[in-house]
Amino acid sequence: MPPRPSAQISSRKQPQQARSAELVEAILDAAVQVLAKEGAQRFTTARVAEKAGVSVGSLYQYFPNKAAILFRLQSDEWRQTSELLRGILADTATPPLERLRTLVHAFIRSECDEAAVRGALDDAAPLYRDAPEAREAIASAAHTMQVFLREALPRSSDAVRSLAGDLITTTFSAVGKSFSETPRRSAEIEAYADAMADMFCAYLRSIEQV
Amino acid sequence: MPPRPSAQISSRKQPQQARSAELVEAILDAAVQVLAKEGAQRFTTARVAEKAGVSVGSLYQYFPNKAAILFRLQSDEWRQTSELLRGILADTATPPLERLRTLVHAFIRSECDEAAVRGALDDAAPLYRDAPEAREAIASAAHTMQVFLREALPRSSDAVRSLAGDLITTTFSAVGKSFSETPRRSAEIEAYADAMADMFCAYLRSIEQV
DNA sequence: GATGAATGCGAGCAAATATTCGCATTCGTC
DNA sequence: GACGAATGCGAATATTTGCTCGCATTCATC
Repeated sequence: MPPRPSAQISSRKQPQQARSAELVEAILDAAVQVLAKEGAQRFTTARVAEKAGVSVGSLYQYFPNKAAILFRLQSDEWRQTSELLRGILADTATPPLERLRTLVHAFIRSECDEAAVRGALDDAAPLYRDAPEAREAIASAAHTMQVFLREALPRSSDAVRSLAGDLITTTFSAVGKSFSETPRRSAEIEAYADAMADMFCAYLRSIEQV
Repeated sequence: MPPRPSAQISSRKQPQQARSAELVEAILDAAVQVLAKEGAQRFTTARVAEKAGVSVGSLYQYFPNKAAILFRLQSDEWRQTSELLRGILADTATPPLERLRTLVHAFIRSECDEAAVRGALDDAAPLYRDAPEAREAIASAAHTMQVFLREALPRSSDAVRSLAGDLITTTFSAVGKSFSETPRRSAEIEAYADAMADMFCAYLRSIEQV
């Protein structure tokens, strides 16, 4: 049972031989499967180890506790999303608002693929979200958004841009979360993403001159 | 430990004498306190009973399981929010978009008061959200929003209004959730609510003619 | 093939936890 | 004050859980 409310997250030991690196991979793969199939509630180190075909003891040689596995999964996903964000927003060849629309579509779609894992990971968030390492990814995303907004809203003040960026980022991830909770049809998803893009665009246009 | 993934939620027995009605009240009060102070993770029937100055056995006479307590709290909150929504949106004396702005402010503010309880309740959502009774409240909110949008977007098709309503409702509750996770200053809250209202208004204006 | 380090194992421990059940107490009613 | 029903109790039970530790196996190097 969780002896401490907040646990250390950092790795216990780095795999040095090939077999142990494979073992870590196997654990992470298994973790995703357990999360998707059993949900956050039934995500246990024993189940992960069994699914990975590995003993609990081995698992604990590379992850200091259960939260570390979850944090690692979330971390990988953040990195992935972060790259998506940067990749799309930095393409200065296309007009800003069009980029934003593309981003919304890409983000929502990626949130809907693997919805089961994302949803379960969100459910488990209380276990790992207090980790200090978590702030970094968020700050990075905020920065990317600010760079984009300096281009999209050249006449606005920093204060306005900061608020707008915060609002968009929050809406983004929050709505994404609620999307991974309920499964939707592909057509619904596209329509929804379009509506969301419309909303962001209308908002940015409306504060363009401020 | 949770023997079944999904549990029954409906009440086990109705209090008939005055003392038992008080007991139920004491339990609910204690539940709120435990949730706010200890968080979802440490929310246990034993702790609630102790805080309420009541034995576990008594607790289980009026609530069939732990989830039922949480569901009851969430239920009460939904009813409250639902009334807020209806109360503000139904006031046909003020212009629609102004009402929407008022609503955003009221909602965000209420989400920030008692942020601790709301946040913990969201964390515990996996325990009770699968209850069939939960759908009802959501459907009711969606309906209220549709009635409002028929007035705000008289020229739009039902399909457009339905999508817009869904988007606004989802954004609303999703952003509300993320607001109850991180504490914010009062000034921040107001600025944020204004920005959010701006966004909704800009969006509705942009699709006014469709 | 010998040696030490890295790796792997899994039974077992120490909590927590949700819920039950037999018994004690109090209520309303006569 | 007596009776049954409603209410209240909390020790005890049955699980589940995160995690450790002593020992076995495999590796890399000579």
